[in-house]
Parts: sequence; C-alpha cells; structure tokens
Amino acid sequence: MVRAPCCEKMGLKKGPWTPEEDLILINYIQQFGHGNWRALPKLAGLLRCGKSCRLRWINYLRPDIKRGNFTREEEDSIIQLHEMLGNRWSAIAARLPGRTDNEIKNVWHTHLKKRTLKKTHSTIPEIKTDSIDDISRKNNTETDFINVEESEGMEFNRQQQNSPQQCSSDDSSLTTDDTTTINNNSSSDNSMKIELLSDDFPEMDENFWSEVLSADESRSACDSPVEVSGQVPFCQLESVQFDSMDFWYNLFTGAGESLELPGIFG
DNA sequence: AATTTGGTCAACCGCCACCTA
DNA sequence: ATAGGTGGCGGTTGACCAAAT
Repeated sequence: MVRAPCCEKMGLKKGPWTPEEDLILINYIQQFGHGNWRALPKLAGLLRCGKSCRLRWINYLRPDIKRGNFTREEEDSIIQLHEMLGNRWSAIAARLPGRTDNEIKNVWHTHLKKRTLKKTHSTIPEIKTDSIDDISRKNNTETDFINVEESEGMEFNRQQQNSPQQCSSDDSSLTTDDTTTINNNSSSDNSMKIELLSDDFPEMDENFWSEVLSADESRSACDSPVEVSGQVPFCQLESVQFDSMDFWYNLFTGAGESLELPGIFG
C-alpha cells in the first residue's frame, strides 16, 4: 500500500544533513545555481534526492534566511495573516522576509495556535480561518487586501517563469513589498541579519539569478561541473570561494576550521 | 538518578499544479 | 489532448533536548 520512498529505493541518504553535505550543496548552487533540482544532487555529488536538496536549501541554507527567534511583531503578523489566509504558509512566508513557510508552520503549531485559542476562548468565537481563503479560491479572487499581496507574488512567479532561469518559491517568497538587505557580516551569534528598510520590495541583488544563469548555461554544456569564471552569487569564485565556505562552515558549526571536501572543491 | 512528558524543529511524504513534448 | 517530468506546498513525523515528576 505505502509506496516506498524514492530516496531509499535509489539508495539515497535520508535524515539530517551533515555540514559536509551542506557545504557541497552551497558551493554547487553558488557556482551553478539550481536549474534542475532533480539533477542537482547527481551533478553536485550528493547522495540525496533533489527534493531533499531543494528543501535543505530553501529552509536552511539560503543566505537570506533570517535566524533566531520570532519577534513579537512577526508573531502578531503571522496570527493576523493566518486569520486572512488560513494555512497557506508559503503565502504567509511571502509577507515575512527571511522566514520560511516551514519555520512559520512550526511556530504556528508550537505556540501561536495556542495563543490564538486562548484569545478566542476569552473573547469571541473562533474565526473560521479558511473562510476567506475558500471563497477566494472558489471565485479565483482574493479580498481587496489579499489581492494586492497575492498578485505581487504571482506576478513575480510569472515573470520568473517567462525568464529562462527557473526560480524556486524562495525567490517568490521574497517578492513581498518589504525591502530586505542582507548583511553578511558575522555577528556574535553567527546569524545573518536582515533589515527591513521600507515597504518596497527587492531583496536579492538583481544580478543574482542572471549570474546564476550564466554559470548554469556554462555548465549545461557539460555533464559534470566545470570551473566557471566571472562573478557568481555571494562571492567571487576565484578569490573568496573558500573564505565563503569558511563562513558557511562557521555558521553551522561555530568552528573555525575548514573542511577537506571531495569532488568539485578541487 | 532515572524516567516521563512536552516543546521544538528539521526533514520527509504525498498530492497537486504547471510546463513541455 | 495528454502523459510524463518537475517544482511547490501543506501535513506529518521523529529525533533531540529540557523540564517535570
């Protein structure tokens, strides 16, 4: 009855990611982007399925992930958005720069749900959070308020789909109307800092994906990763690649040493 | 000190929508 | 029109840890 998981079937690894795997994935995406998640692990030399790689990247390794506890403001926003959107975690995440749908889902189930229940018990009957969502889905519309938010993300998705480089939802999740800047300076807790600057959007360097694309195109001519010259996301390959790897490694482990990695780290 | 309980969160699973040939 | 491939999403699980008993 239960279909055997593809990963096990293919002899692929499951479970928690090791720092070594993380570094391989980061380095690969930095160099070549992620044009095809399913092909990525093979090309990168990872014994993982593409889905697992995608999830790891989106939920944990992306450089624009905001780490640390949710602020009271963020929690309030989640509650408010959940009232409007229901369990549409990705839509909620799109309104909270640097936060992932998974993270928001976890926070909701661990404490925000309880908080809202307490509130509703002490005040009015619980709001049926699906109502707006259901109606809007049926009518293929949103309320005026939601319409603005959704259309932005959808428009961005369309733009991405029209462009040669296919982007994942993490990109669209950043397409909110909050501008973020990414501060890669190491802080005391090794976390990334993302500051909200205004209500306008753009987050990543516009060159980000075009650069990924050019690297990706360069790669596409070959079956295996090749050295790509020129600028790639986050770092210059030639000059600071391993500095960058150290950064990530330190971020994960707090250690100050580099790893010896096989394959593409030549 | 040992065991139980509860909270947290990374990761997996299965379904669905979209795209393309 | 449709079948196969792929990405994305939401629900769920399970490992880990700390607090409580």
